[in-house]
Amino acid sequence: MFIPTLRETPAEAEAVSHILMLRGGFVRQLAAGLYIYLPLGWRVINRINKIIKEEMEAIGAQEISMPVLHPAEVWQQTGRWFDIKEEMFRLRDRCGRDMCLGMTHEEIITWLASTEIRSYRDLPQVWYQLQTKLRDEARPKSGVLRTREFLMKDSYSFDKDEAGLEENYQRHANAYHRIFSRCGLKFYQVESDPGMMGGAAAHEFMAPSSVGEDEIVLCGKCGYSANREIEKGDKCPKCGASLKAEKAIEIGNIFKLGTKYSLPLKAFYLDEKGNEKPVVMGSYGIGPARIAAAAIEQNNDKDGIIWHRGIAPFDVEILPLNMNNAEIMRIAESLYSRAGEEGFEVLMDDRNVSPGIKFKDADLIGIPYQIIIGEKNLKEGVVEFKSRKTREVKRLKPEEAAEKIKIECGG
RNA sequence: CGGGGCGUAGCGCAGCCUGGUAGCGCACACGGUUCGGGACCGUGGAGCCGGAGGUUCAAAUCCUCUCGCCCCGACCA
Repeated sequence: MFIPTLRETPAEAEAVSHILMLRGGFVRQLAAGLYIYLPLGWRVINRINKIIKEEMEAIGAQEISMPVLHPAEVWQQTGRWFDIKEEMFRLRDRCGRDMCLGMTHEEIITWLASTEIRSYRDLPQVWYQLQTKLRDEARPKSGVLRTREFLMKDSYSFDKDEAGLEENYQRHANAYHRIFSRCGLKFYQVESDPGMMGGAAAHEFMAPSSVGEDEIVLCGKCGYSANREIEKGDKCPKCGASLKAEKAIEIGNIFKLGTKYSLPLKAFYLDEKGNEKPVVMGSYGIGPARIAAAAIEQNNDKDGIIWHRGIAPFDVEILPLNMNNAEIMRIAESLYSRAGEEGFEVLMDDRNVSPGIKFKDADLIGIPYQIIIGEKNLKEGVVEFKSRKTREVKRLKPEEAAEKIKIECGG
């Protein structure tokens, strides 16, 4: 597998997650705010996406895919074509028609709803996609944390009334809790300003990290939390205790849009009495790359990344220390194929390099468990099963190590 | 978009102040010895010094412009 690790820190990186993603061979930068995902990095993103999809499907969301290239008319109808300035990439097609690259998809999905939803019987609906967004950021920064092109899971709910929206909003909030927990993140759900998205209410999901661009305030007494932007005081508005501030990365958000988009785009339905009413909408976003970066920010040590097993690029890494020793290779290959047959994703460091390099790289890329096979232990018939996180080492017979993979990585 | 910093071999850097035609470490290729925490010896390849213009007998080095990247701020639907 192509995993180009770097011994030294590239000069352009400052954030820990950025440094470790570059050094570990997860990503490479093409230009400011534009990143190439290498095999290891893409595996992490796909594992995150898989979790997101499972939890979205679990609340009844249906996956679709919308274009990245949009006609201007739809954006003109909601007014955002004019409200949004340089941040929108604009272009013309060969006929001179104004187009833009999608920064988000409210306009497009509402256009779809307007053409397809006729009756209260068609509601509710929840549609989602994992799609590229393009935003001409004034200042891309901190590796994949703030980029000009990025993947987003965006879902949209369509209901006949506020009560329906409230239900879908809460379902999304609950799904988001499960997603971020499964990704091993420490996070808070905070109240936020709906901003240009419009609508009545919004919450953000914030992963505490020193490189975060947002500041959240937390009440240690009653659990109240909010984005610093809207909470100006230093006393909790709910219980009066003092608030503490923390930097955080925004990893997800949920908005109650109401009829902000359905009205201008004429997404109407007929209710039970035959009255025409606007569909009531919500929109909900998650940035998989930000989850990956936040996970690294929250879980690393001096040697590298410590992936949570839910989003690690592999379940276990096998390190045969001497490629020229037939017995070592026989055991390594046997463990590799056995774990693979049992459905685990296994990385084997089959490079003919010194043990020190294998140890260093394994710690750097941070796969949760390492199986180390060396001559020293093999004389006693054992291999090492090592936890990247705790550094605990168990000396086990090869068969026991195979069982141990099932226990630690299974489920 | 304002302020600051940096562009020299794949990566990290020195050389620039005081002009004389480019160097170190790692990486890479080949040969050999190694094999439990980034091994060792030998040999070798690789850079028109981000780009353009100017000054000068001579520019990586001085001057002007320009492009790119990073950091702080503003912005962030």
